[in-house]
Amino acid sequence: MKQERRAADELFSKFEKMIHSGELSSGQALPPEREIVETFGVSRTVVREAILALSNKGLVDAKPRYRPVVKKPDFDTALDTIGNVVNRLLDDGEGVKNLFDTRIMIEVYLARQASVEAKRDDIQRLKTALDENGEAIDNMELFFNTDVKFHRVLYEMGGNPILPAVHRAYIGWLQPNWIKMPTSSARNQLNFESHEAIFNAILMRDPDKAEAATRKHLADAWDQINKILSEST
Amino acid sequence: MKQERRAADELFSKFEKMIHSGELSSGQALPPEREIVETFGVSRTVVREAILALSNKGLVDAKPRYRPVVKKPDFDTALDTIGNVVNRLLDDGEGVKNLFDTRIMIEVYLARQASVEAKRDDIQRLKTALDENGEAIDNMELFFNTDVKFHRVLYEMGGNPILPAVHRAYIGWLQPNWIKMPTSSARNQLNFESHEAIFNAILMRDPDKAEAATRKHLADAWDQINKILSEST
DNA sequence: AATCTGGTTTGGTATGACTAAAATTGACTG
DNA sequence: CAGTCAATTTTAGTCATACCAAACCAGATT
Repeated sequence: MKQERRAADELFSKFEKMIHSGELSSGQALPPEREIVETFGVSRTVVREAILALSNKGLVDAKPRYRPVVKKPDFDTALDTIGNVVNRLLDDGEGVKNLFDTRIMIEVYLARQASVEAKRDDIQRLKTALDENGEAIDNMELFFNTDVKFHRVLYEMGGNPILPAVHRAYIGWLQPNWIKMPTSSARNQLNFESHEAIFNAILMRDPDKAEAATRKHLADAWDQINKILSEST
Repeated sequence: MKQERRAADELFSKFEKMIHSGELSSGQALPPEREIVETFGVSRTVVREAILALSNKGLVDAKPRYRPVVKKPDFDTALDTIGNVVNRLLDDGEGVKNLFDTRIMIEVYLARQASVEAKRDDIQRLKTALDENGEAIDNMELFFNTDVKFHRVLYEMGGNPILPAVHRAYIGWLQPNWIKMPTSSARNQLNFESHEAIFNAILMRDPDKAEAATRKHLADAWDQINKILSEST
């Protein structure tokens, strides 16, 4: 269990601490590699590997040929950094289902919450999103976008910045399956009606009905995805 | 927006694809660095940076001096890789609160679900965890562990492997705040009673009561954490 | 003041070398 | 013949050096 650390890991930790403590603050650029070499008495190889690690872990933003800049942390970059692993987990259908189930979990919760404590202008924004969705039924691309938008409003209503970030992550991760789904005005119509049902339940302040409508909508979506998945087997 | 890629990124992508497609399967070791140098016609520097990236992103397991091994993906490693960013987000109290709120969200959902569809042996396991918790009231360390255990059973009841992983991540991330909390038998007693209330609501198949009990329990915990946070300001 | 321009700095890559640890081989032993 | 151990070979970690092209900067030009 010894696992002695590499010099690059050591240096990585030092920078991590400096960032954590604010000695290096967001937006600030790291010193040039050659300067770091002198400061810490290691080779440039080690410096580069440490910086690369900082970049991979999402602590700095390292565009090629530019000095790495300390990144302001946010949940989007956090979720970005796990993209690769998540994508592997989505290689098999089980992983997709598990992820989709967490989405159901969140949206059910959000729908219930909205039913209980949505403010007037929350409902207004949801209504706007719903209307735009309804007007886009015959335009496949626009319908998809307004569909996403409708859900996003729900994620935003919680007032927790983590949730919209999670929503964006879901979209990105599940997109590859989604785009293979056949689309049609008839399908869009059904989806729109599902959205409408969710909205109405929230408007009527009926959490149980909001939950049921959300579950139905997402179960429906899952059926579609699942059909794709089983075909590709 | 051009952002031409570095050779190391290029190579990283190639390996990612190979892993993704199964050409390199879990548990398999990568070829020696020098061999990769020949295969792809790049310098060892590039090879090392690419491998390091694979390691940082959680796709391979690279212990020092051992050949990197393709890692079987799981949600724990996914959540591990974002640890650094999340820790930065937890630097300020707002981040802690946002994260804690998602925990409330999940546990409320789980408590409701359990009330509706917990199987007999689910309830049995929860009961066992509750009893163990009750017996540990006067043992601070054991109480903490059985407390965590009680919650974990809830996370496991969903049957979704993502949830226990999320639970472990929560514990790891929030631990630093938690351990600063004063503990006492009296506090433990209160927490135990909260657990009992949650359990009883689930037993009585009353989702609303289960939700209320869970919210109360976690709001209580938040008060404790918050006290710590405001002190350290 | 804004722009252009040429020298300087710096990141990306390649190469070669050295060390210590890991993997492998093969002789040796029971 | 199986198992052990020591010698040999590979290999990862690190360092030093060199070169190029892009970014940066400061002084000259308009």
